[in-house]
Amino acid sequence: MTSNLSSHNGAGVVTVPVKVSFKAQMLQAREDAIVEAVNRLLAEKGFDLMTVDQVAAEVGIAKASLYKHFPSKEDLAAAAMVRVLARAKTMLASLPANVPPIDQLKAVVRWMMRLQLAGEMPSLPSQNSSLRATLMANRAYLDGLLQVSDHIGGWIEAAQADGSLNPALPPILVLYTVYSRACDPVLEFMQSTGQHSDEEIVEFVVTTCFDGLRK
Amino acid sequence: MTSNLSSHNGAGVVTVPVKVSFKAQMLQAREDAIVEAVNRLLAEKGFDLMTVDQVAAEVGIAKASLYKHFPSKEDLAAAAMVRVLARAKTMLASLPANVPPIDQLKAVVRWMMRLQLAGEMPSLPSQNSSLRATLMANRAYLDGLLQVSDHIGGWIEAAQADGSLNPALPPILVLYTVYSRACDPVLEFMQSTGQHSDEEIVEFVVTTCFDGLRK
DNA sequence: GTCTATAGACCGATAGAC
DNA sequence: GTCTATCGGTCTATAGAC
Repeated sequence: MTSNLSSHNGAGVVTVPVKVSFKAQMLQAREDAIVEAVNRLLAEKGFDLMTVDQVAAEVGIAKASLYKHFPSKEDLAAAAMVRVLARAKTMLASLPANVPPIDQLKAVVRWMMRLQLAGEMPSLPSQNSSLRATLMANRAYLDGLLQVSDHIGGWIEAAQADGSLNPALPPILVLYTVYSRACDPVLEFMQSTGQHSDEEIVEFVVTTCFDGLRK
Repeated sequence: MTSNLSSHNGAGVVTVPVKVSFKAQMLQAREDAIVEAVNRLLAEKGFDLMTVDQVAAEVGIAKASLYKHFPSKEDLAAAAMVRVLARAKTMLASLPANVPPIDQLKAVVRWMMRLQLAGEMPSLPSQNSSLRATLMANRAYLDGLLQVSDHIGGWIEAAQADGSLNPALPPILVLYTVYSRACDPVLEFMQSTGQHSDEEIVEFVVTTCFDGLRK
């Protein structure tokens, strides 16, 4: 899968740094596999119903090896959240800049909902205190969340300034309303009826979110 | 609280059925206390974090006594859901009939959100399969849910017919969107900022729900 | 031969069930 | 009040790389 820089290398003196790099690559690759598995399981079952044994089984490694990478179940979840925040940042940066802020916001909401419908959006309980403590102590998580929120917050203020978003609503309410589309149970319910495609559901909810239920 | 038919009854022959009735009343009263405690704990911690020991402690009875009333933790949760559905039915019936359907719907949404803000709305995970199985096997729950949904569904169709609700939206989507206000994390987030009163938050979310984020 | 990582048994705590 | 199952977390013996 990855090129082995140390294979067939006759010079002993240079094998030492190369070996370390190869090992580090392996570790990194496995860590990625772990976080991806955690992400998937968190989306499928949620934090409470996900067990670390399942994570180990999904990755195909021993549970003890998991604890070489992450000190606790909470840190596993935090890593998954950091991962989605990183994906969000990439997505935000890739959006074309020359469109109205309201359309940027819609694009963000669509992206979140597609992630949820694809079963790639981790779901964490807002009540678990040990999990909250771990998240709040995680610099990468807080940084990522702040950056994403700032980015979206800028569009919210711009959209309120140009009149395309209701200026009477507190920006923080708009931000939370956007975020909550990532865990909207309506998506799952509509999907379970089997009456509409994922893209239809996304457009329905974008409509209810931005234009409301009213005509 | 309830009239005790057996008190000061000198005739021994008739005390037997009366005594049974008294016992039944006591059982019923305790069952009500249990379900109310479960309701409160479900709202506070959610199903997974609520333990049966906490319920027993809250009611002030032994855990074994709980299992005389309800065969499992899932059935406790089901009883709490039946209770809120009954309260919902009462609320629906008490609404004045001579107002536009759109305002009936708004009243329903306001009632749900006030219940959540008051910490009286049980929160169940949509992933727990054993819980789902118990709910789907519970006739009282299914009946209650169907009746409430029918009642609200009638208003949705009426509101779409009179043009106050977007007729392009599937009624089931509107129903789910209304229901999801009962577990909207935006309420809790806005409450935690401490910037707005509960009633302000309710009106904000009613606005975003029916009129959307747009101006 | 040494060192590391792994697999899988194991432990303590907790919760549901009766 | 006890029994059992499960889960988060740890420990140890071993396999394999160098």
